Parts: sequence; structure tokens; C-alpha cells
Amino acid sequence: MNKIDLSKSVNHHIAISSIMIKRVFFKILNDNKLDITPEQWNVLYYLDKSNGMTIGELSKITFKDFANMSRISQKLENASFILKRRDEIDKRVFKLFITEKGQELNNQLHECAYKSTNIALNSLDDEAREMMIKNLKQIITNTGEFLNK
Amino acid sequence: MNKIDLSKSVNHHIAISSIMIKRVFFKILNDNKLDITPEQWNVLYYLDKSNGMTIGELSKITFKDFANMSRISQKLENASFILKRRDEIDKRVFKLFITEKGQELNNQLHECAYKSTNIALNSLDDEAREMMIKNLKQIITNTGEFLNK
DNA sequence: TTTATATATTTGTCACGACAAACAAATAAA
DNA sequence: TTTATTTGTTTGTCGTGACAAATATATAAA
Repeated sequence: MNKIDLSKSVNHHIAISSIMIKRVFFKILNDNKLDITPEQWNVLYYLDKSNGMTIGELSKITFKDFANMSRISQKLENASFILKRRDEIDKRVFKLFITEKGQELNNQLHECAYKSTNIALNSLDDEAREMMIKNLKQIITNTGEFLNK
Repeated sequence: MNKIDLSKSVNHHIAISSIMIKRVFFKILNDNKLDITPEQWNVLYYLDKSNGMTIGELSKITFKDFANMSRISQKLENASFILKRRDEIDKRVFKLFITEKGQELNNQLHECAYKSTNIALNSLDDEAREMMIKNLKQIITNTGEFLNK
């Protein structure tokens, strides 16, 4: 019988950190009166880098459920931050495009993300940050392999 | 204008890792036909260590909303994994107690948590794990300070 | 060509996270 | 003691996560 000690669990600390980081980002968004969620921002972020992605592509790159990405894109469309257009060739597919309004918002969101990063990572030096990313990538790979087999 | 690069963001990798770890835990729970969520397990975990905690205490220790902890405890009570009793002295307070049935489940959950930890942290040595916890604790402190000021 | 299967997306359900409002009991202030 | 404030909990709303079922289109197989 292997009893877990959460106070020494990497998994547990990742979960708590994730909650806290999201809360900080949320607060900064609210303080700046930006009516958008971190998840919705993720979509704007990727569309800004590569306009015209499909819902399926976005759900993969953001590690989200197709169903949830479908709903997130609906909300962004209702708020006129993106446009959805049927693909001419493959009529099952929707392509998403960021609007002018979405672009402007996206720029403000980058500032907010930058602020929240600084708050969360305060006092972590570059080496620590790189080490974190390396290990977290390994965790993402490990879990991905388990889930896809 | 500071544009964020998510592929180099510690925050972002923590968020993705957290999602993936939860998904692995969820899958293991399902594979073992255990009808409980990771969040509900957290409550059993702490009650097993310290029976009779209040909803408020549990919400603090698990970093959750009072309201959400209230609902999580309702579900655990409905499933007979815990009991809720009014405090005799302070009649606003509910104290929660893990039941026999809850104890048995908790033991199985520890095994599941152990498995999911091994999957996620595969190939991370002890030094890397300790470093992760140290840095994640720092992040939790940093974000906590920001949110409470 | 017809049938079966795969793919892209949507909708529904339930649990959880954030937040606001409400309520009761306890405590502090007038 | 009466009033105001604080504390512990609950309920409601909305967005999101997991999962199953449904729909439409595309592609492969018979």
C-alpha cells in the first residue's frame, strides 16, 4: 500500500500552481476590464500567429476537447473577435479568422500575459525557468504517450 | 509591446501539464471503475489525515472556492463517503467525517494517484523532482502574495 | 454505385472554477 | 441591549473540462 504525500507530490504542486496562475491572469484581465477568458485568449493567440486555423487544429494545439473548442469559438464569434467561414473545398471544416477588434484585444492580452508571467516567476532565474520547461515538456510527453496508447 | 511566446512560457507549460496530469488520473480512475473525481479525492485525502475538518478549512487547504467545496462535500455526502455534522458550539460550522466506505475508497485512490505519478514523472530523477517542487512552491507563494494584497 | 467507415463539428449532460448574492449564527461596537 | 460587522455556508449563473451521442460531409471498400 503506497500512500501518497501530497506535500511532496510534483503532480499536486503543478495542479495548485496552475490554479493560482490562472487566478492571477484572471484578476489582471478583470482589473483591465477585458471581458475575455484565458482559454479564449489562447485561440486569439494562435489565430494571430496563423490565421485561418480550423476548430480541430486549434483544439489539438491548445490540448482541448473538440466540443469545448467548438463552444469557445462560438463565444469569440458572438463577441466579434473572430469570424468563422466554411472551407470551400471540405465543407465539414470551419476556418477561423481573427478580426480587427480581435487583433486589438490580442495586443492588450499579450501585455496582461506578460504581467502575470512576471508575477508568477518572480525570483526564478533563467536557468530555473529553462529547467522547468524542460521537465514540464517531459511530463507532457509522458502523459501524452500514456493517453494515446 | 511585449509579445509572449507560449512555446517558451513556463506558465503555459504548467497549465498544459496540469491538464494532462488530471486526464491521466481521470483515466486511471475510470479504468478502475472508481466513480469519483480528483477534486473529490482531495477531500477524502485530507479527511483521512485529519478527520472532522470544516468546509472552510478544506477549501483553504485545497485552494478551492468555499462555494465549490460546499458542493463537492454535498456530492461526497450523497455518495456516503463522508458525513456532515453541525458543530455543537459554533452552529454555523459543518464538520466533515470520512466514513468506512470513504476509507476503503481512499485506499484505492492512493494506489491510483501513485500510478499516475509514476506515469507523469517517468524519467525525472529525484533531483529534478525536488527542483520542480521548490520552484513550484515559489510560484504558489508569488501568486498568493499578489492575490492577497 | 452503394455501403461502411472516418473526419469535422455540434449539442447535451454533469462536475468544477470564479464570482456575486443571500442567509444564519457569532462577535464587536454603540 | 440593539445594531453593525464578520464568518461559515449555500445557491445561482456562466464558462470550461470530460464524455457520449448526433449530424453532415468525405473517403474507402465491396
